[in-house]
This record gives sequence, C-alpha cells and structure tokens, in this order.
Amino acid sequence: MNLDFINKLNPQQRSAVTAADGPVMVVAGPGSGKTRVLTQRIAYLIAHEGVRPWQILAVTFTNKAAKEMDERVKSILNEQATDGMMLGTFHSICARILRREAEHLPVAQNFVIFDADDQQSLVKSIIRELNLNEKLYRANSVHASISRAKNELILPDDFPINTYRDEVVKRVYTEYQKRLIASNAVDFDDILVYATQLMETNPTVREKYAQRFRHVLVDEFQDTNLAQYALVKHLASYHHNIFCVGDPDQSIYAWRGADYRNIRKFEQDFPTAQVILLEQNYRSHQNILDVAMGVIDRAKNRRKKRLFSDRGAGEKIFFYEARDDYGEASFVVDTIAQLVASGEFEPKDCAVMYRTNAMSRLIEEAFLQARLPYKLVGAQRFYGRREVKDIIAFIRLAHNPSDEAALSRVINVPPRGIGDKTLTTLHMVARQNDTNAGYVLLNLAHGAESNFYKAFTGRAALPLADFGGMLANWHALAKVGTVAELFDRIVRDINYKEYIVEDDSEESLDRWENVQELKRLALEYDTRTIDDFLENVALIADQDTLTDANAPTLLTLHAAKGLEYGAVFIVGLDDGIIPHSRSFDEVEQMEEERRLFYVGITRAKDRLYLLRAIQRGGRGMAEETFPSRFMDDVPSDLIVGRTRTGRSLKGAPSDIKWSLPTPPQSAPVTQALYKAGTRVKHAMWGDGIVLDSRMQDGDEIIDVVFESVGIKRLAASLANLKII
DNA sequence: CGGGTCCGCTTTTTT
DNA sequence: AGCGGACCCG
Repeated sequence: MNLDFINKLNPQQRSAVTAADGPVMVVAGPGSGKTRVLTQRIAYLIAHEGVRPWQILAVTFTNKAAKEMDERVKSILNEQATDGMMLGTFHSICARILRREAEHLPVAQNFVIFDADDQQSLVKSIIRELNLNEKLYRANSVHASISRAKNELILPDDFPINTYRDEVVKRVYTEYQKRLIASNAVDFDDILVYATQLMETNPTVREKYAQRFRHVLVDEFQDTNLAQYALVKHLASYHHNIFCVGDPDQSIYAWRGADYRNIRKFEQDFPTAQVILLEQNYRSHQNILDVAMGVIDRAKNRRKKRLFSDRGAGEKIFFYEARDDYGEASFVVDTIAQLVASGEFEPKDCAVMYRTNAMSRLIEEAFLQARLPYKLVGAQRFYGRREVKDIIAFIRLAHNPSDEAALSRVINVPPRGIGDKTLTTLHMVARQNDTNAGYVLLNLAHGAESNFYKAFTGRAALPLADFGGMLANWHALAKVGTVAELFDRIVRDINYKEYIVEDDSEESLDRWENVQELKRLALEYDTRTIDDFLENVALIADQDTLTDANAPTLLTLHAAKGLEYGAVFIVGLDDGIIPHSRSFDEVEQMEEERRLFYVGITRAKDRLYLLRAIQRGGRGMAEETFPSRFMDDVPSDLIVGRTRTGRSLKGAPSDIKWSLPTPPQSAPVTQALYKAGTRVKHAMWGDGIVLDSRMQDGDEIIDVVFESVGIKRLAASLANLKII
C-alpha cells in the first residue's frame, strides 16, 4: 500500500497520523491541518495498521465535514476503502445506534426527532396545563434548563432542587419526558442521553460496540459536552484507542453544554495519553495571525500558543467605521465587488460573518440592491420556513400518528374548523381512553360508527372525522409508499398549493418554490425509508446547507467554525454585538465571546476586514454604539482604515490606536473632486484614468480604469488617490 | 367556537 | 421589526 501521503506532513502532523495505539490528544491551532491529520490517520489505520473500516468510529461536527472526510479517505485509498466505517456527527451516529438498539429504549424503532420548535411548543403546552404563570416560566428558558440538565446526564428524578423554580422545572421536565415518549419521539438531547445511558446500563450492548470500535476519532473535541465525552469513553472502553483533535481557544459552544475542560479531563482520565501540538498555520498570512493572537492572548486560563505562518506578512487588517449599519452593509458589498472586479478573489472566496442571524438582513438587502448573488448559511433558512415545516409535520404525522407536536401543528392546516377548544376536547378524549390524539383521529375516520364520534359536537366531529379519514389514508401509504408518493398525496389531499399561494406575489411564489424544493429532496429518498428522510431533515446542521455556488457566503460566527475564506468581513464590532450584551455580566461568557471573535479572525486566509457602525438601528430608532472592547487588543500597527465621517470618537481613548494617521483629504467628501478623464495614481494599482464619478451617501464613487488591473469602482474617501 | 385584527413584548449563538 | 396573545366579530 502506498503511504506516500504521509511524507507531505510536518513532523508533528506525521507523529499524530502515525501515532501508536492508545489515547492521543491533538491540540490543533486554527489552519494547522487538523482535517488533513484526521483523514490521513484514518487512511493510515486502514492501509498500514490493517484496521477494517467498520472497526473505525469517526465523529465530526457537521454532516458536511463527515462527507468530505469520507471522500478524502477514498481519494487517498480507493472507493471501497471506507465501506462500513461509522462516520458522522454525534447526533447522527447516536441516532443510528439507537434505531439498532431500540428494544432497550422507551421509544420504538421508528421514533421521530423533535426539532427546536416542537420542543418549545411541547414545553409551552405543559406549562399551560400545569397552570403555571407563562410570563414567569417562559417556555424558552424552562426548556433551556431541561436541556442543560440533559447535557449533564441528569434525569428528571435526579434534578436537583435549590429554588422554587427548580421544583417547577423538575415537574415540567418529568412531564416533558413522558410526553416525548408518548409521542414516540426524542429531542436532540435525548439522542445523546439515551445512547450514553444505554452504554452505561447495558454491559452487553456496551461491549458489542466497544469491541467493535478498535479506533475512535473525535473532531472538535473542545465542543463536546459531558454526555458526549462519557459516550466516547464507553465506546473506546475496550481498545482504549481514542484519538481526539481539538483547540480550547476555539471553544464556542459552552452555552449548549460543551466544556473545553474536557480536553484537560481527557489528559487526566488517560494519563498515558500522547499530547501533540500542531502550531504551524497553513492558512493565513502572519498579520492575520498576529491580530488573532493579540485578541486571544488576553484570554485567561490558557496555555499560550504561538501561531506562525510561512505565507508572509500579507496585507494589513482593514478597519472601517461606517456611519450606520446601512453604510456597513454597503461597504461590505462594494468592497467585495471591488475585490472580485480586480480579479484578486472569486466571489466564493469572500465571506461575511456576523454575531446574530438577524444581522444578515441588511447585508442581504445590500447584495440584492447591488444585484449581486450571495449564499446564506443556515438550516433555518429553508427548514425553518413555515411551508417546509408544515409538510414535514404532515409526513411525520402520517408516519407516526402519535407525534403530538406534528399533530398540533397541522391538524388545522389549512383551516378546517378545528380550533383550540376542539383540540382540547380531542386530547381529553384521548387521555380518557388511554390512547393519543392521533389514534382517536384514525378511529374517527369511520365517521359516526366510531366510538369517539359522539364525544364531539356535530360541528367539531365532522372536520375531525374528515381529517381522520385523510390521516388514515396517509398512514397506510406511509407503510408501503415512498416519501415522494406520500408527499404528493398529502399536498393534493389538503389543496396545499391553493392555501399557500395566496396571490401572484413574490412571496407566494417563493413559498411554493420551497415546497417544490422539498419535493426534490424527498425524491432523493426513493430507495430509503421515511425514517431516513425525517432523521436527515431533523439533523441538518447549518454548515450542511453550504453550496459550492460561486457567490459570497453570509454566515454567523458560530457557523463559520472549521471553514476558511480568502477574504473575511466581520461586521458588528460594537460593544453589545461582539461581545454580545448578554455576556456582559459573566466572565466565562465574555471569554467565549472573545474566542468567537478569534474563530472569526482565523477564518481569513488573505484579507481581513473588521467593521462596525457608529449608529445601529435598534427598534426603529438608531442608537449610538461604542467600539468593541476587543478592538483594544488588536495591535494598532496592523490596522489600516478610518471612520466613515473622518471624525474621531468622543472620549474613546482607544480610537487613536486603530484610526489611521489621517490622510490629507480626510474631511467628509461633500463635493466631487474627480471627473471623467482625470489621471490618478493609486498606492497599489498605480496609474489610471477616471471613467465616471458620482456622489453617493456623502462620498464620491468613482470608476477608474487602471493600467495594471483594469476597471475598479472606488470610494474617494478611502481610495486615497493622487491626481496626477 | 373559530378566525381575523390590533397591540404589546422581546432579541444570541445550534444539533 | 416580527411574533404571540388578547380581543372582538361572524
């Protein structure tokens, strides 16, 4: 077998790839080639160590990463090399194991996965039923408490009570689990909890998997939570070959139970573990790394790491203070347009990163206005759409009529006269007969012959029986047909198109387009089960929605983890956005914000643009903002750029640090200085001739044709052109 | 009892 | 600015 691939590695990478059996912890800085190490490690195990693919378990952070890893191993070895390998995210791997071991679970083999909305509405209905004050006990926060408990493997019975609120949460948690089980459903956390519990309590099952997995590999180890770490330990409890890759500096998911201290814990739990440090960075220019280090070195409790690159210093980091968030957005779009027009970057090499999803709106609008395409990363974008969720809920209900969340979502879609009152009665009837609403409906399909029929008033019974009839048909079809067949039948039966397409507006067409997109997806499952389809749509990760279209990417800083781009724009460097205001009172949270910023910075290969808006639109009224405190930690000599208006910020001692030595024509540009035919000189592109000039937003926008790079669109206030 | 309309409240990050 | 809830009409 050809092992040449190993020779292209640096010594640290090579020692990781070829490490002897036993526990290994690879601490890998950003851009240090950890994906490469992981894939080559797998290839090495198969090709050199004679490990069979099915004896390998590899956990990645997204499905997309899993797919890429699979392809890369195949390209190193051969097409069949990975057959049987267990590869995927924690959630997808655990779901697979759970379906196989369903006999040991409180749910049946065809369980469904409740998404965030389902989980929340279930909590809400429980809070309501327990007659709790919905203002005091918001579904959101109660669910967060439940989720936190699950991440720490705390079951309802063991939920600790220190406050009255804890007592309430415990009651809701207990009922929540009951209702999930009654719906034959699990939530995201259950997938991990059940799998871990199964390994803990059932030695036979544990041994089966532990013996099977000669090698367990885990990526992004800093973002594992207690349940995940416990699971990994169980799965590796026979061969003790755990290979983890992580970077505590990139831990950004503590809020969902992840604990980067698991890295330290690993080293304690496995004192013989080899620890390998990957520090050389192959991604970014040194200036970017120096900025990154400036930011992360202020973090507490960490072992300092040096990030070094042989890619040269590169360009300085550009800092731009826009007048407001509109200016911020249009700067991003204009600059990307310039970078592309100059031929320096492909559109797909550019990315715009923000702290919160809501911030994508203005950026999107700026792209739309400029008539430039973009890609938005986020599962919510498609799977969060009402029409998509509706159809999925119908399919779920047909597949599993016990699915309470799906049922309450769609029983009155389109409106068929089944309101709150009728629904309550339906649930009551179900409870009295020791069954669930879905089966009452199925029974009501028999109309007046149904035992349940007389429990309802005529006005309620008719639509219920009607819906029950449809459900019975779908349920039958779900057992024998494909997802696509079921899909078509449902859409036809309920006249969904008519319901969703209200007029010929853009929005209506868009909705129907989404329905058809989902149909296309369903068609891909022709040879697979409905379980597969539902599981995959439930476990889509944000990054899984990335396409390779040649357009700039818009994504949250969280979603950017593990990715890299030629030119990165981070917007919203205002205090309260980055760091987010919700992290102000907790040191740990503030530290995580810092790491989040660090993750964003280190995504950039060649160019980094940091942006902020002096005014940002709050609710209606724009509010004055302060620069991010993290900007104080960015070495000032690595920064170029200046404020939109040319003025300095009042009272912020730090602005001297990152404001450029003011260029001669730094005053707000109020009148055109250039006209067609003017010969100009640019610092980077050399001589050129102005083609066109116009005033826009208090700046002069000029098109210049340069001898070196051709036509460029420039903002006069920034371009620092000399008239020659 | 269901459905439509208006008002007030809230907003991180995600599998 | 978007969502859910309360209120009122059919």
